[in-house]
Amino acid sequence: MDVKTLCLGLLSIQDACGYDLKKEFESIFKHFYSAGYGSIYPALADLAEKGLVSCREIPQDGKPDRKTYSITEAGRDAFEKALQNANPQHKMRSEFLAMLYFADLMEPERLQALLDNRVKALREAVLHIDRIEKEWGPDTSVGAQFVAGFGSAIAEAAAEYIESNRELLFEKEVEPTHLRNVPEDGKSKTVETRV
Amino acid sequence: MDVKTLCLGLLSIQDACGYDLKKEFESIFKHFYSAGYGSIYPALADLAEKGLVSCREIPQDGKPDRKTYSITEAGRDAFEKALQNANPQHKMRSEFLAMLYFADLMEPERLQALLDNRVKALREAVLHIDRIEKEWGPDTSVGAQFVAGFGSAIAEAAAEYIESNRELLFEKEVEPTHLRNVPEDGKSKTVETRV
DNA sequence: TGCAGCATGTAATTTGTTACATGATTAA
DNA sequence: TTAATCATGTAACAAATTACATGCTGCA
Repeated sequence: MDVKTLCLGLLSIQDACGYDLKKEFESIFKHFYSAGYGSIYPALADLAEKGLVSCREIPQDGKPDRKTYSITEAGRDAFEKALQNANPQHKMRSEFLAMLYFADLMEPERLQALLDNRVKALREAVLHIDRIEKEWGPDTSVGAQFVAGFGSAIAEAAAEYIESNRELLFEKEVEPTHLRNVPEDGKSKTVETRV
Repeated sequence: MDVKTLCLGLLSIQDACGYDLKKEFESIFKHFYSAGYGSIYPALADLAEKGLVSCREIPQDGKPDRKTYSITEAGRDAFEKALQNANPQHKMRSEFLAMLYFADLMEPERLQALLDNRVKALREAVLHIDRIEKEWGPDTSVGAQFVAGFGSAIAEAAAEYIESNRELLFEKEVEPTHLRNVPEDGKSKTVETRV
């Protein structure tokens, strides 16, 4: 499912121009898929060329003509076919985790900043999704609701994991957690990596 | 942080050939970053050309010469610089969630299969990470432990979210859960997927 | 005065994926 | 005998990112 197919899907809900689609991509989609003008506009041109969408140009003053795209019957068929894929990908490419893998090569302050920034970004993601959900009317599709909840739950879980386990990254190497005795001073830091 | 930089990072821990690095990428890395031979070999050639790694060719019988790469001082400097980035990306590109957004256009059986497959994949990811962790010695870096825990926690959270909320996807649209009263006749049949 | 929003796009570049191409050894 | 493991790579292709290019309106 590439940007082109996703544009087709969004057009199956509502007519839109490239600019509108970009805004859609900035809404809930941005939490699991991204697309910029550089891929949206060529995608629309391509869809139109293939007859999967039609285009009406509406003249405007001071702005370029607004090109409103509508999905065609052929387009709906093509999109339905795209939805048949039973094993769609779910890929993560995290430079953040890649860097953390090398945490022992980083200065503690930098590491702290890295973790702080990520937690902040994750909390903002949760808030962003909350705001989006509040704007949604009662007619919002169950699919949209489900993915919003998913994004929120995962971002929350990620933030919590980081906050609960970040101290592990600042420990002196060598001994694994399960062999270490709790120090008598009562400072419990049983940093459990996982359940 | 591209494949090239990541190869450099792995070489900062241990000398390796392209084949070895691929195996590293199949280990814990695969849960947040992917790379195939098609990107690893060109990356190594490029790093060598730039003097960030050196290469010893060890003749073998029946196999191509094994090229063992070692990081150079310049390479270590370059990698440390790469680790200074305070806001590394953390991107998800999920065709799975993209499809689910359009759940109301899918046949229930297909939707079920989709969800089943994803949950299965997530549970397998958790098991895979467990196995990796068990193979790790006590000298394993805290960074590695942290990212393994992260991957596991997120996969677990995702699987749980799906299992707890999948029924939402099979409800008849229109009214949001918290406002809906149980209809007297028990029959709600407004299927009307927009066409 | 300057910036955000509206609205279009192209072109170069980067990056990664997939398929191709080779070939010996070893365990099931 | 078939598949997996070891071990190297290239070339064509796909896809998306980034920078570029334009220009009006309305608000602070």
